[in-house]
Amino acid sequence: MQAALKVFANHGFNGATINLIAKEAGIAKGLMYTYYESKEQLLDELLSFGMQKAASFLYEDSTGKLESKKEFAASLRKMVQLFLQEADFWRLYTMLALQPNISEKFHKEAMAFLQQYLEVYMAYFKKKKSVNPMAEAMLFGSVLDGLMFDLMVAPDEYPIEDVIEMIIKKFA
Amino acid sequence: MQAALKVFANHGFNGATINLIAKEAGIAKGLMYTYYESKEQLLDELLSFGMQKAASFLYEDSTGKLESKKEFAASLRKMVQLFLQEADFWRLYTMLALQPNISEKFHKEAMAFLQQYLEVYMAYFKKKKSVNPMAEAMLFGSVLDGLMFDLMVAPDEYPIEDVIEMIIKKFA
Amino acid sequence: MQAALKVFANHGFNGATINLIAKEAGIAKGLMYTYYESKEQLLDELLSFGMQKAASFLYEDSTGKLESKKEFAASLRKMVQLFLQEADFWRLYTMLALQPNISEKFHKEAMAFLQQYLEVYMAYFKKKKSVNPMAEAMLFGSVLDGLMFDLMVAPDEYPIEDVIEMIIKKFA
Amino acid sequence: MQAALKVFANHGFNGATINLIAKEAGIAKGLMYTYYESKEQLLDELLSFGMQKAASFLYEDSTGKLESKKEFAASLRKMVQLFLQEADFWRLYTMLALQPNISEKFHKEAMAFLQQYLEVYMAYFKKKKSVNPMAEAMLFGSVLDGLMFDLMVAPDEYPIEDVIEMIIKKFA
DNA sequence: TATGAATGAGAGTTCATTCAT
DNA sequence: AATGAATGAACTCTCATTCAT
Repeated sequence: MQAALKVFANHGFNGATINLIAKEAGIAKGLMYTYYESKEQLLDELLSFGMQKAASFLYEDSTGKLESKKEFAASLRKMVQLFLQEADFWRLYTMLALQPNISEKFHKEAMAFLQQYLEVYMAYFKKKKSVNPMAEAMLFGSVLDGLMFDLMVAPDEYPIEDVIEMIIKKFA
Repeated sequence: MQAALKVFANHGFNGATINLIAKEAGIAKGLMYTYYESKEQLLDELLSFGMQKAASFLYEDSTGKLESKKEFAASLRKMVQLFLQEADFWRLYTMLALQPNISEKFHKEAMAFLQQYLEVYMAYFKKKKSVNPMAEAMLFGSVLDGLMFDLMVAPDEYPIEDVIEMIIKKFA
Repeated sequence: MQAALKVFANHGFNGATINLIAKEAGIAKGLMYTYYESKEQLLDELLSFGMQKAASFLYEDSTGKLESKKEFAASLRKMVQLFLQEADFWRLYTMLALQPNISEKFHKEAMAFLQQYLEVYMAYFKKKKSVNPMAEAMLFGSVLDGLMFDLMVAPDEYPIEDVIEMIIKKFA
Repeated sequence: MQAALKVFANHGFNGATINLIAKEAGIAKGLMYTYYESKEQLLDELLSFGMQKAASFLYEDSTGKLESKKEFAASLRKMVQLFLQEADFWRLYTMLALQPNISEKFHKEAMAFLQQYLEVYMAYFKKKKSVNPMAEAMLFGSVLDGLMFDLMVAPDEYPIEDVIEMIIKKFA
């Protein structure tokens, strides 16, 4: 599954071949079909598993509520950590989100996941007396998406620490 | 080329077939090869053309300098307009940016384009006496990327006007 | 289609490969899919076409009724001629009839075809005051099936003319 | 071997998989290769065994000679009983007989078996002063083949008792 | 300029066969 | 004796590319 994730993330669903994945995993291609019914099902399981992992990582030490500036900052850092740790997964996730013709089932799963976070942040901005908590939450969501995107594309050159500080200054 | 853009954006490079593109364009498969050497070259020309178009659109009524809050806001709106008008192009662009194995040549072209904008914004933030103009410009770049991404994935539900106001409030 | 018939008849549905058929037809395997959607559909069309051909051959100079010994004999000879002329088709037909898991759709088509003939012969035996026209017709049907089978398996050694005379003697 | 027979008869040689046979037999795939060298050899042994069984069944209470109408009738009934009892075997046998490319070795075995019976019947018809004992024996052989075939394809609807009577009336 | 029939490499998938356990 | 994970050749089917028309 590590192998599949890497290959899918680097080549896209159609560009990734079972042969490539099997080679990356160090097994024969026929064996792939002992574990996964098809290429499509492999993708589905990959996504479900990654989503699960992400969710459990985020919930690890948070109660689902943001009460203070400090918690906001911690949450943000956690998010960034998630992107960096599971870079391949998020790269794949992003690519798929942009292709309407792949894995519709997954789309809903992902949207639900994101919606949930949006609400946590909206609550935070409401508490902070934001002029427009909804818009601020959406913007913050976009910031996260953009951050994720940039970290995926050019992780080495991005001054992530400075940018995090800047985000905290502007949003927390 | 319109046809190719649409098909590439909806299916990805590997998922798009010459047949599909030709049908979308209303011509025969074989004729494609009169105009473009190969599928890969078609993609390259598509990207160059789109980049060109984007650049000329942005320069249309700007001098490459942002002197006031008003100009900053105008520039932002122009950017959003660009994303919405050429949604397919940016969707394709985003997908490709995430796949290191496709169109390396294009990567550099795109990076140069973005770098240029980064500098314009950095100059603006410097003038505004930002604590960290570089970080603020990077963050703003991420905001644009995130905005683009969100507009690509769910254009109908995004409260773009409110979010633009919020960005102006926070950055301009 | 000639090629497909030959290869299917000699190797069975599963044993026949698209490659073999294409080679027999003198074309590239990819081209097979320009004319037929799939191997299964190729088989279906083959069967429908063969059935059609057989039906039209038999109706050619008969009114669907057997009125005399002479007509009975003529009908029998015609049947045998059909088996010999379209040996590959009937060999394939026979093999498929024995495999419940292949081409269910075709089974019904074939059964209807045979039922029709059975009735013509039953009418003949009734007119001849057979003790049990139904049984005699069924037996005659089995004779035809057995004849077909033997002609398929060992056409060269079978004394078909003498056997036809014998059948006429016993049944007409 | 019962399992293999069932699966081969229902799917054909190429359509039958070792996995299916093993599952039907309730053992693991690998164990098949402890008992049989290969799929092909399994088929060969199956056929030899079935042939043996058939031969011993037919010889059971006959001396290899037909002396009277009664014995002829008994022999015929015995034959039909054989077809019905070992339906899967004869279905497989028939399918293979029609495919020149499978199990050549078996072809000869089968032909010898049939030839032997042909001679017994030819002797009977000679004794009965048939005009053409050879042709009558061949025809009778075809009747048996046709009977077998029809019993394989549609065993439930065939009025086998009436047809047997009719055969006795016409041939014995 | 324009077509689409034709090609064949390569994709996903299956399965006879092997072998460590 | 018994298992089923593992292999890879061979299968069906797709598609970028070519070319006669």
